[in-house]
Amino acid sequence: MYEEVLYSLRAAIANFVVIPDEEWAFLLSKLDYLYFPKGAFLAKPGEMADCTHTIIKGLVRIFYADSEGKEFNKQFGAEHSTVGSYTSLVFGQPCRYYIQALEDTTTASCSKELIDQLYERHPCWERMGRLGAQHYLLFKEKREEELILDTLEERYRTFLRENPDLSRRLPQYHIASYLGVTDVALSRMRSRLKTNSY
Amino acid sequence: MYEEVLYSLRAAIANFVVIPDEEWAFLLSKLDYLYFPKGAFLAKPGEMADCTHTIIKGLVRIFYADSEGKEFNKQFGAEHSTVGSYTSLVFGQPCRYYIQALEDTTTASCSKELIDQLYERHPCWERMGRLGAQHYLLFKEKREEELILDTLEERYRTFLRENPDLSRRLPQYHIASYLGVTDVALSRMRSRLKTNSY
DNA sequence: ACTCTATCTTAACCTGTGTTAATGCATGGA
DNA sequence: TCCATGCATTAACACAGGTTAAGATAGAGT
Repeated sequence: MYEEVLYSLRAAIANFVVIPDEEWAFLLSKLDYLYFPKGAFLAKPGEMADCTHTIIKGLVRIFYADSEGKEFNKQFGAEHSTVGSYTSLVFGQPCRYYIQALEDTTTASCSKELIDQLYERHPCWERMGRLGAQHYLLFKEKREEELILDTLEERYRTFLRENPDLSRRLPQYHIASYLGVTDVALSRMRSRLKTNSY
Repeated sequence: MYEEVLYSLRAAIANFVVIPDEEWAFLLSKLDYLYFPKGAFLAKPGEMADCTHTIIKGLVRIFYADSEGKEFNKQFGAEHSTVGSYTSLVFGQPCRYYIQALEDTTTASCSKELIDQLYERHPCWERMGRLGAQHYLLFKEKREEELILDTLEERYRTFLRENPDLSRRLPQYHIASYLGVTDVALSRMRSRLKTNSY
């Protein structure tokens, strides 16, 4: 199963960067395969979270918690996604959010030491790092734009359209939190949708 | 004046990446120096915005506009800042926001062609691109966290503390828009501050 | 079949913000 | 000096969303 997911990842990456076979083999030989049961945390605020987790199987959420313990989902990650803390990875500072498994989750994880080693080994990794960061930036810009410009209804429709799989696997209150509202508000909006469409 | 700002930029960059003298000289020889009078646009939605602008002197804002024309500031850029559209630069897609000069502004601008040329010339540019994108990501994560977790009052205090210079150069309604509220709401909060502190 | 738990819905009330508009107050130009 | 302009403040009203709490529903486990 590991090979399957990692193989298709490499194919996706190949559209942007050429990774020589021996570099890929080196990476594969150094990855750690980790298992997190449902509910377990991959990272918590204050901890050092200096590795990336590429999800082989499972589902995680990344969320902030305010001083009263209220939680705000900022991102989900399912199969083929890579999650981690840039704060820890780039600056060596503690993570600022929680990463939690919502299903039993298996990851291929890559330590900061390994990442730095890759950067020195071959320029293809540097390029992959740049493109990865730039793509993530585009994702963040899109999300920021949606949160600012779109109504709750539009954001909800967009989420359903662009994440049909997540829509099925996530409870509604996690989606609500991701859209920036409470479960109650999302439920209200949904019932408005129904009555208006008749 | 150009040399001054660019020289101190190079010094700042040197903390992260070593740029050989001849590479730096090449870059300098290729930069375009542009002038935008107050109110002019460096980019608009729908246009291709495939160059970065490093601000030598002046002040710009980046903002979204919704379907009714309401505007939402998402970022400011003053001297030493670099602004641009990742959508255009990385994906060759049209820009999704406005970039507007709030003061008469001079920039050192770098075309997408030049950037791609740099990436092929020397690995130091690839690394600079990676670190630039990663640092910008950290900035975005911090802003996202503040918008989600902090009250308007906290966000306002943080902005004043971390941007004393901008606080003086910007009218209040531009700051309000950056903080995610209208000028009226910011003014209300400020008057609450005064009465509560006595 | 029954209970426990998680999820979703609905209602009532409250609060902060958007909206609109009027006012005050500088500053700069004619 | 006077007027126009830009900016900040304040008030009145409407409304979306937060909060709390009470049901409804469906599954899972016993």
